[in-house]
Amino acid sequence: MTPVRPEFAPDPSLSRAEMEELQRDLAAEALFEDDFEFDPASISASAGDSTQTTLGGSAPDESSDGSPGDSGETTAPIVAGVDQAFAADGEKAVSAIVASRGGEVVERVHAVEPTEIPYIPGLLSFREGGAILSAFEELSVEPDLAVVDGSGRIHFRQAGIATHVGVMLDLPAIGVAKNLLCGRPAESLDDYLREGERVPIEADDSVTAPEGTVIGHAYQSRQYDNPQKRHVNPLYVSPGHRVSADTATDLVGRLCAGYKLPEPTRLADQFADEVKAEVGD
DNA sequence: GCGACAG
DNA sequence: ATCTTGTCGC
Repeated sequence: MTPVRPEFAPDPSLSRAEMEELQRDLAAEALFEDDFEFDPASISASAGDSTQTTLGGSAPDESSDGSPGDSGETTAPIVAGVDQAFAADGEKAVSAIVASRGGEVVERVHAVEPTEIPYIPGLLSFREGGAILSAFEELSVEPDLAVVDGSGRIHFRQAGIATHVGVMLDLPAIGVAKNLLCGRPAESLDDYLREGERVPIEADDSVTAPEGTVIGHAYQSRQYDNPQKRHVNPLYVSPGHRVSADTATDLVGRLCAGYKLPEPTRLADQFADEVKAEVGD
């Protein structure tokens, strides 16, 4: 697919001030509310899975006629997992996208581009965004949702890489990061979170959003039985575009299948490594 | 100057 | 992100 908002292209030759201005303008176009057609309940990590982690011990609700697999499997949404990798001492940026529907891979595409600028916290889009957009150009199917590695709204100017990609393509997007860029957890994350738990990440004075605005969540996608001895760090999920913070985390929860990272991300991770190996590690 | 920082 | 063997635990 091609960007519908090319004016926001992450040009790495811009000055730092221009990059930040572009991010503020782009964030103004981002929608941090649900605005998509598919039913969130039709999102699953694998075919025929009802393997949802504890969300509060809700009662089983089968609002269907009982016919096998009627939870919208005929038109299950296509989710695009996006991940980056670098090769040749960081000289080349590899972007890999794996599109899947109900856990079934339907297409894999990639792009390799020379690295223009170094990694700068807050300006990741200008280092990896170009390669991601190039990879999306190669994608023939129309994804319903993109799961991008990195932050979305959890960003100084609410314009993380997931937001950048989502707005440019006008595609619902979610950012999934392994580390927190900014913002303040509503409660200490030092206390072990149990699988399925989420803690709001609020805007502090480093974020261009009203103080206290929930810009994402720390989400415990996986946890060991005895956290006292061994524990897993949570994921940091945030809206990229056309998704609310709550729904973004709900969707990521539905896309996880026993591992810390959601399946779309794992698939893209794996593919990125394959491409990197072929290109020249 | 101090602190803090996705991939 | 990347460099890397063994190793602890379920």
